[in-house]
Amino acid sequence: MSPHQHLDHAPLELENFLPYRLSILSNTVSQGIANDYQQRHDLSVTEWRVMAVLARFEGLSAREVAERTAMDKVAVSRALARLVEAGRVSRDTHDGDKRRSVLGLTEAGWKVHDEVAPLARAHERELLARLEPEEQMWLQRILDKLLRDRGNRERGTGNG
Amino acid sequence: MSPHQHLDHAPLELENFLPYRLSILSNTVSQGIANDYQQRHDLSVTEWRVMAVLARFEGLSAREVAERTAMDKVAVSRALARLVEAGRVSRDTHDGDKRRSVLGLTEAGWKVHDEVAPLARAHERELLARLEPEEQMWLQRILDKLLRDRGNRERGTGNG
DNA sequence: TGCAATTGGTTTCACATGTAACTATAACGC
DNA sequence: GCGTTATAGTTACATGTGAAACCAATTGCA
Repeated sequence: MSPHQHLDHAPLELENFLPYRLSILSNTVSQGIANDYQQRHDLSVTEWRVMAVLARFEGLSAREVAERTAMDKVAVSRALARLVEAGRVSRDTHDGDKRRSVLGLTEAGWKVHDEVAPLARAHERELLARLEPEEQMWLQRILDKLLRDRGNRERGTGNG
Repeated sequence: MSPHQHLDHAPLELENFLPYRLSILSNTVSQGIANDYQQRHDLSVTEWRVMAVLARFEGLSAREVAERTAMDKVAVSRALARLVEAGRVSRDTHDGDKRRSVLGLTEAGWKVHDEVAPLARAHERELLARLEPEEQMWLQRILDKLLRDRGNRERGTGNG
């Protein structure tokens, strides 16, 4: 209540707190993409990430997908269940290791991919367009740095 | 499977896709803080945000807290329920408008705040310490720009 | 071989979260 | 005043999610 408290307790200014700002920005951006495109394809963000990885690396196992998407294996398992059910991803059993699955996009999967990917890219472009070229460069550099080793050690989940 | 597909379909490189990178970074950072400190206080991120705001602005209503934390009113309502239950936040009824609540930190609330706030700040410092002063400056500037109007229009939730 | 430890993947449980519906109070129009 | 509309906040429902337990196949190793 009294201003003297404020000095003593040194409250955090949320709007200037970097983790908070990153969270807001990330959620805003992800929401924007999810709303516009993935919802109309009945495609969650986790599912989209799985598809994006399988578009580049055919024949991965679920674990490898998990590594490349930075999601945990449970999330991947669930995403795959839906994607296979929807006929967007094919799942075979690895020759010589019956535990492993061998994953890939189906025709239908590629079709969805080819619609969503450009839209995702467009969103990214719009975001970057709000920055000067100089700022874009710095942002890349800064993210590279901050993601360098962290990105491996810990897990990033949820939205994006 | 065939490389020609890759050219045709132009798959997204997730690890270079800005929204994805932001999501990973945000989640990594938030997780770091949540793990280290807020868990041991039995304090969720949403609860912490509410407390941080109430530390700066005594006597807010729940709606005002929601505005300042960029959370929706349901999330705030739930966070407040737990905080009041835990004796960390006091809730009175506004004189002259019985709908409004008048919120503030209790003694116990301040105690938690005064332990968590410095640790949150320490995390932020550690993060920034990985950047050159020049990069820190650009990051601030870039976030300012990207958060400028978006921050109001859309809602950012969850983690931070 | 044969059994313990590991690994790929799924299921279960508890809990967080968003949307929509709902209650209660207040403001507005007449 | 009185009905309509708006606002503060909570509850209900459906869904997403992580941690841990779990099953099945494989590897390591005696």
